[in-house]
Amino acid sequence: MDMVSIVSVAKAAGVSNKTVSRVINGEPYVTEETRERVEKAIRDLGYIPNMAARLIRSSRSNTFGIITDYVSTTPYSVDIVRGIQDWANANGKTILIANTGGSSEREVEIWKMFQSHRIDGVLYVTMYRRIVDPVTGDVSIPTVMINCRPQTRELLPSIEPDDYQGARDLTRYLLERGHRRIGYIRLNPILLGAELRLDAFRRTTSEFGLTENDLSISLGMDGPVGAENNYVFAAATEMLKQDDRPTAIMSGNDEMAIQIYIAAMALGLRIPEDVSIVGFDDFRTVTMALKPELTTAALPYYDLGREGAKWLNDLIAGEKIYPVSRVVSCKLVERSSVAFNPH
Amino acid sequence: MDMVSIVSVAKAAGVSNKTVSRVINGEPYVTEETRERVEKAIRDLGYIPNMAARLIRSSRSNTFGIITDYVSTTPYSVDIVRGIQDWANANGKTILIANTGGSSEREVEIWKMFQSHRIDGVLYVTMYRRIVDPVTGDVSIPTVMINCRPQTRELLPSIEPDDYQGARDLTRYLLERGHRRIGYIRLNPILLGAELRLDAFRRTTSEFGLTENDLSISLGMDGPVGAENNYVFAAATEMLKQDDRPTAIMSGNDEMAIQIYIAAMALGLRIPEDVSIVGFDDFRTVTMALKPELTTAALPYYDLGREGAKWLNDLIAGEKIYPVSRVVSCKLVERSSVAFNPH
DNA sequence: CACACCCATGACAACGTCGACATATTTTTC
DNA sequence: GAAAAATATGTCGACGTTGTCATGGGTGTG
Repeated sequence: MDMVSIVSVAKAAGVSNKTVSRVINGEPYVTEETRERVEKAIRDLGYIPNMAARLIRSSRSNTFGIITDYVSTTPYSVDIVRGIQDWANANGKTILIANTGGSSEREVEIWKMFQSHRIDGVLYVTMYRRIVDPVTGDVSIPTVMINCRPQTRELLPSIEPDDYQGARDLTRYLLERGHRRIGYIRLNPILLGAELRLDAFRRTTSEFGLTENDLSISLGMDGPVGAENNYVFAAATEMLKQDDRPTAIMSGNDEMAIQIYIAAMALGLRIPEDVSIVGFDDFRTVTMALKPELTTAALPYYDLGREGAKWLNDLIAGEKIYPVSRVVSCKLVERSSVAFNPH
Repeated sequence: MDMVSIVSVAKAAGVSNKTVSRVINGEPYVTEETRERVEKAIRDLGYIPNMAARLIRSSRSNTFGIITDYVSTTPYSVDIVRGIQDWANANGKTILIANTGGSSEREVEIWKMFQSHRIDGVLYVTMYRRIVDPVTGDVSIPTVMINCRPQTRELLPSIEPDDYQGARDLTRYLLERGHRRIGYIRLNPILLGAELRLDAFRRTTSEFGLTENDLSISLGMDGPVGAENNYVFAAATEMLKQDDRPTAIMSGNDEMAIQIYIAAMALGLRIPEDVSIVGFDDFRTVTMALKPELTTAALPYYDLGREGAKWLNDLIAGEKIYPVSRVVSCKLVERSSVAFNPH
């Protein structure tokens, strides 16, 4: 049951344990011949290095901690974690994940737990884009914030999706296809992305010469996240019942687009011939399940994760991080829910 | 930068390091007075025990490893992870997660990594219910399989959802509400759940005296998971265009139900007045977004995770595990997508 | 051939913690 | 009031690894 250690390998290979250590870590000054003998012994005995012992000696755990509110227990931004893990795999880092579930006592505990494992750095990740101040329990460990940003600016490096650019591209996409009456069903205003997306929508339509009269904007949801009030179906229905109904509707996100589809169809409207619809997020369970498939702007979750991890690594290596807040662009994913509007 | 150790605490409190160790671990034989003095020193210095050192000494890592194909990087069965984490939190265990992404070389690496961290046990979790043989790289660590089962039966304890019972309950639910012509859109036959659900549907309808003529069964998807061919919309459309169309449709899962909704509405049918629809899984992003909200059978992911963790713990503690394969039932979640059928 | 130098290896201590054992102090028992 | 038992604290070494320094042999230099 007990594990073979470096000592047993050394004995088996007839060398000192330090030499075994050298082989394991690929250090120079080992003859090819001894190296082979040691490697054989390692294979024969099935030796696996003990990370704990290594850490205790060298005080470098090669471990990153991910602390999130709900990410890894919720279907939404999981791709952030995938991005981090892929980077970590490729670079020999171990990942420790913990979820606060929104509790700040829990958050303090987690920082303690992370410290007790002597992690090298923390990736602070939120489920949806927002402003938070990590409850570090007053520790200073290199930290990168992903999908969120600290209240007190300039404090911690952060990396976020570019909601504004995504919504702008989407709006342009509709405008370029001739739509001049456009509806917008707003995300829960609690969400940081909500304002940015709406803002981009307003400005871009106005740049194209549309006025408030050409726009039809309603609130889709509000209330606390996870227990929100849902007005989407009603809002979409009302919007589409107007005589001068919009020829295209932009949805705050993909999920809400489901209800817009249903509302449209219940009124006998065809998508995209009678109404074009675009979403936001590229939540694929939805975008691919809807028929016609939904054109949307993809939140760059995977990249956020990968870049965040890379960035954290630089930070740990002691590199100065200048641009304290970075933004990653959203890519427009063209599918088939938008038609040209012949006027 | 360097961490305070038990020695500095001992010095500060004017006791031996062993006494500090006793206080930390809540061992008896420490005066209330010394305990307080030590605790104060711990607080003042911000001392946090070093897990690595503890592990190296006591060779009990108190860590469970989760090895999954895609779970933590995919929106589907994340609740399994949540269940595990909640149990782990409550019981002072640390969790290490790694995803194979389907690669078996990677799987071998992960087992090695787990061993190098001297984890106490492994939870082997799959995204959808299936039969797999873990590629352990021929190690024997206590393992519990969640949402899957080994090919070579009786080898490892496993815990799975009861797809059969879930589908049976759902079918009964429809029958009890007077539906006598029922459609079924089949899951990808690759999935283990597909056969069980269909089987339950067939047997239960037959127990109620329906014949194959009353049933209308089509394939919704096939092909490799993640890149499947999708026939759902077409199948549903065709099914609902028949003169003696079914009054209720059972969907292989919730996601597919989106397309059934859209197909029904495109034909001008109202849900649930003209067609009732039920799903499977309770994938809430879908079930709650559809209007009317979808009645479905909830896959007990959270419980699977929690029970699996608890079970693994017993296993590690040396308890004999008798029932090698366990099953957890699916709960019917009644919402509003089913109406009574007046005949 | 004496010197410096590079290469290959080993001896040993140290990392932070806890278990085994030893010692000192107090309380109980008869 | 002495022996026995229970409580309180300390000393020391070990866990598995790697960093530091030492050693020994080989090679080249003048």
